[in-house]
Amino acid sequence: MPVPPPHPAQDVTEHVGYRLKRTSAALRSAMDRALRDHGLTVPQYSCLELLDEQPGLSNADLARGTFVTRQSANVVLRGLREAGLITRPASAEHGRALPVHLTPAGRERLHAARGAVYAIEQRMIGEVAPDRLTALLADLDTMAEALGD
Amino acid sequence: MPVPPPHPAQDVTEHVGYRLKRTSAALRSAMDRALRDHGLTVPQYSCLELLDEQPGLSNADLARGTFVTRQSANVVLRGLREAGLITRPASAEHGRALPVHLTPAGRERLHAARGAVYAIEQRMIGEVAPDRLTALLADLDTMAEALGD
DNA sequence: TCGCGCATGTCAAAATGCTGACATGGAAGA
DNA sequence: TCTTCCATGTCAGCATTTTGACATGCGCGA
Repeated sequence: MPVPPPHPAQDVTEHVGYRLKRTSAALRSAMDRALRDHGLTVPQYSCLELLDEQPGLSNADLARGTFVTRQSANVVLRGLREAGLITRPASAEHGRALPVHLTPAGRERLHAARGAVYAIEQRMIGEVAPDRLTALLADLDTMAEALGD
Repeated sequence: MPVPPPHPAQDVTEHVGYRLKRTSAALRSAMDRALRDHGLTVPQYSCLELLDEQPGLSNADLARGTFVTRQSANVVLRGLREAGLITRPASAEHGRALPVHLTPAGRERLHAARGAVYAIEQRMIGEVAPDRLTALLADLDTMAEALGD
């Protein structure tokens, strides 16, 4: 006996997973185009945004925050370092984690790019009924947690 | 004057883009683990699902349907071909597109893997209020279209 | 005190995906 | 008819990401 689909669906495009991937891909594509003008990639921008909010995050922290592996985050940080947008001590005082901080240039670059990214998000949610937005955020969160993160 | 954020948000994790990425990453990770037992990757499974529903799709069709480039889809098809899960003619009768079809082994593999994937989707949307599900699908669609696909 | 577990940073290799480019086949319009 | 434009399939090169592995530093419990 085959497993029934989770909800009545005519075809694959009716599934939540498909829509999720579609929307996610569209957002990623739009952000890629917009950030190219600022000399940033999406992972780079994500790291800058997290660091602006929580200075001193470690490489592993940023990896978790951007949903990639530590190794990938390490490559991103190397790029940001070479671009002079972040600083990272050569050795740690206490533990093993190396706290990352934005440089003035990094903060400036982030603030410049933020406008473009916010405009995209605005365009994305502009057509969604405002009273549904809170529910949408909550549902996305619920689904992520149900999958065990 | 800086561009205001699209909606009141304390931090980055309150943004729709962040939640979207988080949920998408969680789903991708769960599907990866589940499909590994069936010897399939997520892109491979996606192609099989599309082909089961619409036999004869071309490589370019599948690329659009799985939100990757034609080149990436081509690599996926090569893997499926070598695994004996699909067939593809060496030359086209009419146009230039080469119609792809599932082999019996491909259909069998898909049906076996489908149960695991549906279980994940069920787990994902299990905690979401049923009356919100339709709205959620619609909102995701609205956002994707607003970004111009 | 001494292991043991655990998190972190990093190296190497492989897989995956994308950009750029080119040739082919068809269709639409001059 | 012929020419131009577009979609497709494919090759090569590069960037990104992941898997696997290993060494280091800290804290907790025996």
